[in-house]
Amino acid sequence: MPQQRLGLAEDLMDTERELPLALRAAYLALHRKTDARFAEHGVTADQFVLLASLSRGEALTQRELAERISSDPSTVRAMLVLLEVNGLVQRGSHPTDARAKSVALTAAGKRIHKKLWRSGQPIRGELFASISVEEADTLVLLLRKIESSLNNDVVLA
Amino acid sequence: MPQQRLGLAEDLMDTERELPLALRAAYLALHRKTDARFAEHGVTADQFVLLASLSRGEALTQRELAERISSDPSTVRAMLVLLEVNGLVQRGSHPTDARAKSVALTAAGKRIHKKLWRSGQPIRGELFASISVEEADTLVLLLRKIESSLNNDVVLA
DNA sequence: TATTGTTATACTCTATAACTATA
DNA sequence: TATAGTTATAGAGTATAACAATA
Repeated sequence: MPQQRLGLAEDLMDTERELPLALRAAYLALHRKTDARFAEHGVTADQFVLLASLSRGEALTQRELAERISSDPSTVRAMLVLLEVNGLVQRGSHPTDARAKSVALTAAGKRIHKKLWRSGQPIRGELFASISVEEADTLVLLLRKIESSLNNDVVLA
Repeated sequence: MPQQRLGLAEDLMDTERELPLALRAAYLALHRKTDARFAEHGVTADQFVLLASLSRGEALTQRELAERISSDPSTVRAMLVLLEVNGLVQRGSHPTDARAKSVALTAAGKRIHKKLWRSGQPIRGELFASISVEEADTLVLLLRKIESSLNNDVVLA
């Protein structure tokens, strides 16, 4: 349960209305700009997040991927099938669990991930243009806090 | 162009990677939780944002709505058609501009907006549970900053 | 000429439920 | 029993381009 925050009721009411909208507006601005930018490469912003999750080189299962990109297994499968058709991803059998699939980037997938990372640089430039390094760190911290409490990764009493 | 931020290159690299992902994770957590919560009322989270934009009572054009919810006219039209079929929204002719349409909530639309606002209270409770009032205000401020610079509402030189 | 909105169209993401096979 | 993944299915949001009507 949140604190009562007595004495700032009006401010709270405003923030209570505005935080969800501000979060949405900021995310959508980033998402659409990224989608538009990556369109010429035939990759969506969401697909890029998947590629980025695999870019460290370790193979992951579809379930692990679903968790990392905040999605669910059937959505991830649909996305992976598209990426596989485009030759960016490979789904092999898992070494120790015959139920699972082991997903990894192909050589083409690695190449395009690097290309997309570079292609997205101007967008990240804009993203960070109006805030300081300290503010950026603060922002990441606060975003993680609200994500955790929304996902009931409860830390509090 | 962003500042160089010399001397903190590694920290910057981390934040540069993590801010987009943290923004995405926080937004999606909120979005999905809201969608799930509103499903029993037959309204999506995005539709709720539309309803909320109209909840002050003033009629808006579809173009104005598109801007407010960070979308585009054809998407807004599709959403409004759905809401109109469900009797939550009315699209009339505009008083002074015959090209435009004047969109407003119906009585049922106003009722369901109120109900949904109440229904979303526990989610907002979670959203604010782990951050202070000051942090919430900071968060809104920073989110608006990055949204502005992404949308080229440029304030800087 | 520019703007508001419509239409047609196509695609991605999303999500549930029933299912198979493995653990 | 529980888990990993598949399949079928359905719907929502997204976006572009061509178009009509009006400003």
